[in-house]
Amino acid sequence: MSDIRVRFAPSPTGKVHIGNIRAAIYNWLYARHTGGKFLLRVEDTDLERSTPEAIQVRCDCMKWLGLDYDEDVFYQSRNVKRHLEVVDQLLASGHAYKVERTSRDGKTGIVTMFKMPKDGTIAFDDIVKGHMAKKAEDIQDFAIVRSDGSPIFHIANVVDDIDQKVTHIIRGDDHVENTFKHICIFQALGAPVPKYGHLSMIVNQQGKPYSKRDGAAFVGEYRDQGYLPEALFNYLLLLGWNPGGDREVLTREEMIRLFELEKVHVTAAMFDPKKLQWMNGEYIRRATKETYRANFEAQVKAAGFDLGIFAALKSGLQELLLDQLQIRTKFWNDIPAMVAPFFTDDYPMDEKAVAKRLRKPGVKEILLDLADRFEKLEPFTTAAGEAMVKELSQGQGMGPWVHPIRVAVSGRGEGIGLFEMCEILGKEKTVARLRRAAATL
RNA sequence: GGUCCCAUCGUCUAUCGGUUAGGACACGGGCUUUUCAUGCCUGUAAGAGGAGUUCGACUCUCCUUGGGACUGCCA
Repeated sequence: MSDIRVRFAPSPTGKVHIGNIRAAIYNWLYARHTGGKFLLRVEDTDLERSTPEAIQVRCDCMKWLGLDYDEDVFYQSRNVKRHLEVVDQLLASGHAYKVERTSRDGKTGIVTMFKMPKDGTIAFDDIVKGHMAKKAEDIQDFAIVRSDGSPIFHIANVVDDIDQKVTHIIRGDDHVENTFKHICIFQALGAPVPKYGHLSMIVNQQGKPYSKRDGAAFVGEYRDQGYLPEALFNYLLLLGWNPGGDREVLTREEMIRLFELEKVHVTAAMFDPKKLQWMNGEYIRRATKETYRANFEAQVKAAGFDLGIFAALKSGLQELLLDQLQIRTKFWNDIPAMVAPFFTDDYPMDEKAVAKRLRKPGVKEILLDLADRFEKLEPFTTAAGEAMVKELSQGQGMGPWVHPIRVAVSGRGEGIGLFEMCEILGKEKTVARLRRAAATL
């Protein structure tokens, strides 16, 4: 255990951006690595945009990624009284003053301003960016209470960090300017200044901040597209940090053991969907058979197929199908399309594959001949099927037989091993589908 | 405009003064092969530019160039 306390302090005003969740990941890892506490604070002072639904979405995303937090959730809106008490303190000590101002949108009213020191340098040693310094004169006084009496981010944020005894603030790099201001508030209050670590942004191919226009920008979208939380977590972690050496795919335990905030990169990182996709496939291939099976069953059920059909297969064939599918699965929700032929006779026929492999002279005869041969095949196994076609091809390549069979029995040009597919389907279905396809030619 | 920050293959990165500048994704080729994949082997590809410090600079310093952040009664 240590005294380290970090927090993830999102304002729940929409979906969870990947840059945002990466900050949560780094905070979480830092806490777990150091044996400190990871706190969740909901900055819901903007009540119009902060809905219970938005808060729930955030919690769901965190749970999905395995980001568990310590202690109770801290709601900023419940601490408003304290924020204003502290402002009074600041007013009394001469660190703040009231003034009439006109806002951008033309509202005029009395706001409370924090008074910045007029000279000297404000400096701090950022854990990731190094020494940061700024002349006090370069920072103007800033508002901390609106004309309607509500506290503004700067004061609320600092007071909450004091109240939650936060020791390390790890957040987006868009906050560095605020940090100089916040340090002055901590000092005016006589409170210890926490350590800071500012994270670079995730950018798009143009080097601009990654937004929804660049593709999936929100955590929920990755979940819906069939990404594994472990893969997204791993990928996002690597976008700005690595353990050194060649390791890239890490277990959660390794991440916790190896993570060092000091080694987080200062430069912005470009988001590469291709690499994330690769990593997702990597995680699926490395998944245990139990995990794969569970997701397979969930996908099959969600697609409306009858799992009983799968359950009725001999256990050896179940394993065979699962093994064959696993190395070919890029996303969980690719599964329904891949397995449709096993659950229904009404699977879609890929027109391109049909044109290329079936609508050719002589194919009809080949299919009918194969149907007869398969019908007589005993036992109806992968090895027997392959041996039979091999003999037919006389060492000239099995293409002319194999391709039409695949399209006829599955409607697709690609998929699991052909003879494995036939064995799993069984003799009856295989033969029937061959004849059915021949009849359409 | 002002203030602050950054700069190695197309991308993510290793290197903490001495390396044939390494790995991964992507891309190309090959092997395995009935398709699609997987797996294995392999190729192309990088220190922005210029000064300095040093026996020696990707690494340290400065300048230039290029990029980014911030500059709200948003957070």
